[in-house]
Amino acid sequence: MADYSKEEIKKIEEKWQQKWRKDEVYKVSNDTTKPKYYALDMFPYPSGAGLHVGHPLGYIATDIVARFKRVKGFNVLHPMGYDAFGLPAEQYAIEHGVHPAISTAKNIETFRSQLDRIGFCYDWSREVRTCDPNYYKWTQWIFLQLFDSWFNRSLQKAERIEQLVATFEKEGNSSHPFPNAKYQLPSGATEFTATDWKSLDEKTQQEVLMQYRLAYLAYTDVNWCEALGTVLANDEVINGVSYRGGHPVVKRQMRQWSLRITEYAERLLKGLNEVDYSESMKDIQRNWIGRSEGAKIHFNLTPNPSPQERGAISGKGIAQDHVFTTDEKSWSSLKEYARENRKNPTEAEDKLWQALRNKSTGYKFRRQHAIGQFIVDLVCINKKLVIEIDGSIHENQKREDQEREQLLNEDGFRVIRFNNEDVLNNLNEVLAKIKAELTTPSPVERGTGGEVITVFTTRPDTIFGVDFMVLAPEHDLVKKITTSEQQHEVDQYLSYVESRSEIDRMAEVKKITGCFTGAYAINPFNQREVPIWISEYVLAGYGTGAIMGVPCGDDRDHRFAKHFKIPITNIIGEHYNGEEANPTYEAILTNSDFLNGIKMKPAMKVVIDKLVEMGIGERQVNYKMRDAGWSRQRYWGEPFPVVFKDDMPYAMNEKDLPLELPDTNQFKSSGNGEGPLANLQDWINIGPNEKRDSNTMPTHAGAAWYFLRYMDPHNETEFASKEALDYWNQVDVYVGGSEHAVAHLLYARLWTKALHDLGYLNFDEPFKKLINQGKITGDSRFVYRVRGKNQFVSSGLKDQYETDALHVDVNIVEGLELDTEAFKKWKPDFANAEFILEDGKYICGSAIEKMSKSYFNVINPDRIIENYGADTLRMYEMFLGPLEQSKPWNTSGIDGVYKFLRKFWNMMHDSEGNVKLSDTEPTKEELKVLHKTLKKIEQDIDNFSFNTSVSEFMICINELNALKCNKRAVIEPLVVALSPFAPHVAEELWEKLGHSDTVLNATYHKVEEKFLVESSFEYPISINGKVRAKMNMALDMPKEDIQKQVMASEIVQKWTEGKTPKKVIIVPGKIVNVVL
RNA sequence: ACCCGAGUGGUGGAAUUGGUAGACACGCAGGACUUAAAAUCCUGUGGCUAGUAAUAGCUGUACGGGUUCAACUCCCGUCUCGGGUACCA
Repeated sequence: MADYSKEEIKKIEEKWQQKWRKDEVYKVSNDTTKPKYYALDMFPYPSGAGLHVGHPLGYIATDIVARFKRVKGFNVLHPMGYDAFGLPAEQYAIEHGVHPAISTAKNIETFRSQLDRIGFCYDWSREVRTCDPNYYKWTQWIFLQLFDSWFNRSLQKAERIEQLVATFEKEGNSSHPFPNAKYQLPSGATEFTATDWKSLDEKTQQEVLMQYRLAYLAYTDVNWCEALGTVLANDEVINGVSYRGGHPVVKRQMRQWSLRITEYAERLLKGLNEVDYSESMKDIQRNWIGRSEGAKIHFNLTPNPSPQERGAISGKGIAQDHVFTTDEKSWSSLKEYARENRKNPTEAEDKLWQALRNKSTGYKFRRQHAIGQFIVDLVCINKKLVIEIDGSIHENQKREDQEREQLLNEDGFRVIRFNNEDVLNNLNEVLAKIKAELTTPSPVERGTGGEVITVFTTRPDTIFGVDFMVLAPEHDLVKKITTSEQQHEVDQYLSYVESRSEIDRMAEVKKITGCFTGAYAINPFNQREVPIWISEYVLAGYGTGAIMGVPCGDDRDHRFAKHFKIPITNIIGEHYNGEEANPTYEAILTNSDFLNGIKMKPAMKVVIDKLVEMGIGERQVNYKMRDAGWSRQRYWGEPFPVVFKDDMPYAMNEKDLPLELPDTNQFKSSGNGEGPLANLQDWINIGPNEKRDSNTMPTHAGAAWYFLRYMDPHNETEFASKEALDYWNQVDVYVGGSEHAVAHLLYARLWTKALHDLGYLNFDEPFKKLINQGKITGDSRFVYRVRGKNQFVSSGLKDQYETDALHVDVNIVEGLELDTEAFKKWKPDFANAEFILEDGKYICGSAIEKMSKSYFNVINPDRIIENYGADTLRMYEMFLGPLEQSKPWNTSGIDGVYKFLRKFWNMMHDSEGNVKLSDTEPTKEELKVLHKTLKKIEQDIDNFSFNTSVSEFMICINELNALKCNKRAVIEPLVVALSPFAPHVAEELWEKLGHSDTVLNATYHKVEEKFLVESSFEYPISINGKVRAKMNMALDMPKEDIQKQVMASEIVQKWTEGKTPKKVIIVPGKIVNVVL
């Protein structure tokens, strides 16, 4: 009757696809006692080109896992949807006038029909589309949750903004400084008290809160692409041009929405230790987050205008060189006294000390510290603020104090006094006063020549190798410190920097430019004065925007020093050769004062401790990652659910969501950096002083949480119910391309963590396991046209002519041989083509490239299905090699897979095509084959090693064929095992085996080890590590007996030539090695 | 430049914690069936040397060293390819 022929395959596959759909066999319930399993694919962007054979690779793997878990008794969530907002549909609309909603819907239809043909077990009733208002209602809702929260650094989690407001009302922001250290209130302050907070007007309060919100609006440097009329995310810019289209990109300041992902840097980093992603994937994310540990160091500047002009300026009472503490002589005589004092504090002193210690004010205080010739009660060296606590006051004492205060003032210290009663009874007031003093800029910071440069360095150990300082050109201090002599040069340099586009900079990354400011900084450890430069190679956005230049240890600093002829100090002895920097950690330091003779690694701690002690530096962790730009000047995306009043955004009411995208046929940007929505004035202006945002969210928004919506896709009151979220929990396995390794994954992880912090989720990593399937690359073919003629020369002869290589459609090439007739018909231009053949054939050139329409190397899965059926396609894609490996598409092996399926079919059919099964008991040997296979398939699926499981099936069939086995008891479990891989043929065979229910509801046969136990083993006998013989021996044979048998054997005798071997190694069940 | 990953027959690729390198498949060669072809089935297939042959020996997992009774697997160095980052101090 029926053979597994191409006609029959078509019938079978259509039959089951219809039946599956009709019977809704893939519908998954949330209401079950079964254990859950969640298998997820990265949902596709439905492009106009449809699927090529590369797309289904990951989908097939997930489908196998999903089906396998189902026959193993799990309730499996295996959904699919579409990442349907995005730029291509909008570009298409601009070019062809088709509304994105229409072209997107059409593309989805194509995708769906292609997916259906491959036989995936998706529960389509749970489909999501990010462009559907019922979906993006919740994208907007989650955005508002982010807008309504802030990151509490001390708890390392997000909290509601109202909690922050309550804190501000109680104590100001002293315990929660501005996340952006550069932000200042209109007054210039960076801290405020509760009283300050209450005195701020509504708008300023909103601006302050905006500094904390997880979704916030700010003027940020953005990548502006004029040609696309939009801002691009960092990962959408490659080598200074746009990822899509390759248009130039420039930096521009715009008021944009951002997500404060940097606050989560540490958690995003730590979370990687809890998830099962490939190491390379974790590395990519770690690099992107870019954590580096080091120190912040504050350098004092020499007084203006220049050290030369300064001459011999010295303070009174305190030597200028030792402005921070004291001179050595006084220090040694005072320190004992200070130490004694610290042991016996007065009650008031101690109380205030306890309140100020550990930088509770944000600044480091020390007590009983020597300054000049005095010991002061408390001092913040950084802020040059002295606090004195007075007991009962005598006249004498008063006079002394005044003198003392005067001397301290002359050296730049401010002194504030409290009496014991103040401290003991009104500590809060005292603290408020201290804080207020701390936030008032001290005179030295106002440009009198005492500015401070703060640098970030990962190598504090190289502090004695500092030969210069470099500021980013945009650094605030540049204006203040530039001397009049250097002003002109600096101005010129700044305008040069401004004139350079991103692409220029990218192209000339290694070009050395810079300019001296005329100012000098003082190395706090040896009082050396080093010049301060500005240069492009220091980035304003990273660290403090300033570095200390250590040319002997840093390549960039070295090039800079050489270029500008700055003398280089060598602190690493022989490790530095004078020609190039050596960033070693291993050197023993020289020319480094108190660090001499210490290795660099331990020296780091020594330096940081000293910096902290001196109050001129602290340990610091920096991250490369920046906050995520979240505004796009586009139409086809989610509108921001906010209303601007008095230029500040306010969240829309939840019940008014979704804020639907207005219909329009104007998709071009309105200019001025505003999106197309700005054209719709009626929509933008909602009241006399109320406006909407004209931007939309990036594609990442919808993709950042879609895996949650699948759990409860039709919920109209919540993004998903608590029960559904608790039940389905984390995605057990997530499969997709590594191109989403950075952005998508980080945003999805961020949203999950934020929702977790706000109490919506009980997990804070979305994906338990992540697999990145490799790319399937195209195998392109070329023909070689003789220049100026319509003549084509075969690949082997092309060197004899002047030729141009042209891509040719891979579908008209068989192997490497071109079908010349098909070629003539392919394009009208080639109708009269002539060919120069070799050996009567036209041989094409080939290259492995990305699969792309323009290379004519795209293989459509429909074509493979047409020829071999979906089951063969599925198994062949898996058989191609390890899932995670990239590989070129090549159909040459597909016959092997097809033959296997036919053999499987034939196993239970006779030559006439009738079902022929035996109901007799299987033999031991047959059972062994069965259970070995079942075991291996299970293991391989667990390891995502699908290529080896396909091999295992082939081995199994070869072995059963050799045994001429057609027993039901063997075949039935194998059909279930095969069903995840080749579901159509498995269903058909399952039906032929007499079952009326789908094979999806069958149970994977239990592996029984008893059938696999071997009693003997064929030992390889090696002599000096080389296998010379085999011997079958019982597995439970004692080692001595094995040795006896081995030594007695003929071959071993031959090799030992009667001598006693040095050693005989016996590994039971593995090998015997005789060492001569 | 830096950080990962990989390199195994003509090809895609196998090889538990170091324990028979090349499973499985393609391709190729030979054979069976056939008037013939296709399809199917069977046999062989890393390289070299010797032998009519069964077989025996040598060699072999990018290259050069090392550790070990034993290395595709571990360590050091070199080369090539792929991915990521791109002046991140």
